[in-house]
Amino acid sequence: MATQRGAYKKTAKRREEILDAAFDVFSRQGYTAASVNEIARTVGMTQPGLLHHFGSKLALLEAVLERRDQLALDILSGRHDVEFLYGLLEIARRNKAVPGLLRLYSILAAESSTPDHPAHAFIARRLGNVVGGTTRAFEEMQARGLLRDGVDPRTAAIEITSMAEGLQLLWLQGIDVDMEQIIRSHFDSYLTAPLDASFGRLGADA
Amino acid sequence: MATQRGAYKKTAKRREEILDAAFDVFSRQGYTAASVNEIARTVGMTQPGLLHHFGSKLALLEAVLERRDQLALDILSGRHDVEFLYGLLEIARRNKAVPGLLRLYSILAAESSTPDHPAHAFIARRLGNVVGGTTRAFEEMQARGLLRDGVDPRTAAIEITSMAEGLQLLWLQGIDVDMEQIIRSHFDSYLTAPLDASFGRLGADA
DNA sequence: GTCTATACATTGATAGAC
DNA sequence: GTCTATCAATGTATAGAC
Repeated sequence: MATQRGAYKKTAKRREEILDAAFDVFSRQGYTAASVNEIARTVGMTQPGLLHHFGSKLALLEAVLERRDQLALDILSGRHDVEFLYGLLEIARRNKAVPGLLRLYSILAAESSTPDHPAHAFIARRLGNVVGGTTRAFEEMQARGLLRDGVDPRTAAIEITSMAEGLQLLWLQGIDVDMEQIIRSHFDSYLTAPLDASFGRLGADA
Repeated sequence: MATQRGAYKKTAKRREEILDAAFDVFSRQGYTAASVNEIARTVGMTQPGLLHHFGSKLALLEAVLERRDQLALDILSGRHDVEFLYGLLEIARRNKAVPGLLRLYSILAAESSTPDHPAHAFIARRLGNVVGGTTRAFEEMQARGLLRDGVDPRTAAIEITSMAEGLQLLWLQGIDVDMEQIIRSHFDSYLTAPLDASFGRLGADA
């Protein structure tokens, strides 16, 4: 039993190393162009040795995405209303420090837009969740009278989401943009009172 | 001479056929994942037969992009000020009828974000041109007092460009968005008078 | 101008030894 | 758990016949 736990520990650690390397390669090349072999070499393994842990290239990608999504899910889970928007801003702020993650999602989002791409379902669901969650947050705010007249929650959610996606793209292409600031100011354009005010208050609480 | 012209004509036609097929395949798979062989089969040729016309896969892509960009360039060339914005809207409207073109640029924009990608320079330049052109248009409008207070031309240009790119992405993922309408309403949020008014006037002139 | 043939690399995945 | 060996595909590009 002690031996088994030891083996488990080692395997788990190996998996983490592989996931790190896979993230690195996928984030630079996307899914299609990335090769399992290159990932394997990065961790000092052979390609069959690596696939032993994950079975297939697609399973490997899914494991990578799942682990990386966990942080964002943690930030957003249980949040509603204005706090959900804060969560989005926080994610945008953190993402700036992880360009690879942005690149991975951007490439995946584009290359998986044809329905036969292996990651299509995953990405479509994820994008739907973002738009859906943001829509719900805006609806909650509308119910509390925080939205300006004529602002449609779903339209606002789509606008914010696309702007965020597009800003990532521009930023990855080397264009200098302040993602968080732009999104924040756009939030304000939907609201009766600017986000900054309440944010400062909340920040003081924390 | 007559024979030469005939041969020329035939070759030119062949090139057009190839470009059509190449556009079709690239637009569904991006650059990396697309194969010259599949393009060749589409036009009923062999792969070496096709490469005879273009030399390399990259040259083929560049020829495709060049031809497809021509329409957009024609629409925008010589336009300034408000008319440049009309041009952008017109392009957005037309693009809706050519989903493949959107997909091609979206995939390319993402997969070419690493500097070593073959199409990186092309896409970066193109994106820079769009942002630059839009910035200039906003500056001209600002000089004529058409922009609301506090609207920065370059920021506005970046916002519009990213939203357009992001909307394309959402739309390709199957989310229902009215690209032209959303962009139009965002134009208005920068202006002292809504775009529709002048557009109706210009439309009546034409 | 298009073909066949081919060179040469690289891919994901599997079989089986250790 | 990791390796070597190998598979069958597929990739771009080139050489040379016709």
